[in-house]
Amino acid sequence: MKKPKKEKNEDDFAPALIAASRAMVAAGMAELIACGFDSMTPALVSLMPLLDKDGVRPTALSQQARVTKQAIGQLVRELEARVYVEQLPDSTDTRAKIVRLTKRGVVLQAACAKARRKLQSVAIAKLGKSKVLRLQQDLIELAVLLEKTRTR
Amino acid sequence: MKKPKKEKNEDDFAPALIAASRAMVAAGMAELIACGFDSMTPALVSLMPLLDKDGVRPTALSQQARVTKQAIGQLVRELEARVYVEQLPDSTDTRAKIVRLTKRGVVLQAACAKARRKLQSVAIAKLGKSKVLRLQQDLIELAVLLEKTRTR
DNA sequence: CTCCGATAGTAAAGGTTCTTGACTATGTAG
DNA sequence: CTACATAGTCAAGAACCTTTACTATCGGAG
Repeated sequence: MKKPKKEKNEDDFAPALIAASRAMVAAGMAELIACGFDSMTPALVSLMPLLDKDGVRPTALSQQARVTKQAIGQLVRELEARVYVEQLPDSTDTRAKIVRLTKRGVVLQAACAKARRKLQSVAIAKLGKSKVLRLQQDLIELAVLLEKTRTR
Repeated sequence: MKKPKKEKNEDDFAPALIAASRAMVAAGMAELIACGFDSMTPALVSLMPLLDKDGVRPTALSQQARVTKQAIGQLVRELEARVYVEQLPDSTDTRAKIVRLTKRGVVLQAACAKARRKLQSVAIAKLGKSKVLRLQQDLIELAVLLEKTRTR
């Protein structure tokens, strides 16, 4: 008998993290829908903070979002179909494109930022501001660390 | 000009949480593959801590995992195809099934637990034990809170 | 200038995870 | 016995992302 008494927690860190992440995504989407933005998906929303009225390269997006260029290509097409972004040729490089927020897109981006802030304020109300900010910083460090550790 | 200076962070809590969660999943899968368990997927792995040598009801799994019964049904079928679980009729209820770990499944479960513990130890090495445990608790509270808040 | 490797992007196909909607069969309370 | 809830299933499809393979352009070495 390795564990005669059940030791409550033990190694439930990863499950907790994943559950919190999912809950966060669901809450964020609900928030956004409540603001009138239906037809959005989590992946599309996740791109909004990376976009810009001045335009960004798809490749830059793919690096920041840590997904393939193809994945970004698909998401950008979806955003374009919903008229939240437009794609233009990059005048400095014939191969490249520039993805730029439309006016509609700027409005959406603001709504996304507002939703994120609201969720953060919910967390702060529960856990306290300093704790949440520390938590945020710890999560970032943890993500960086885990990517390095990746048992290569 | 609402924000003349860029205030570094602001509302990056949700993105940080999601990124950390993804990194955790990726690291966990890499760990498991390194232990010789290929052919697993994140969703299947996430079910392992909920399973049991004595057997559990699919419905119970679906409640704990917070997904539909159909989703559990699919995942259990996959685990069964890989011979990590077997399904038996529940003698106390003709409608119900019992999902039970096979010997192979018990071994896998142990490997999953080990991988989770390893990742947790990585986090502890970076952030400190008390901090990680507090983080874990905070994440659980946060998830509960967010599910209640869901802007109904 | 030409050639070549690196970079930007695209196309197609498929894997994984999960949901909705519709349905069957059994249990249970009144 | 009827009525409703519960256990589980099937089918279809949405969402997200990857791999493989490809085209076109860029930019430097010679």
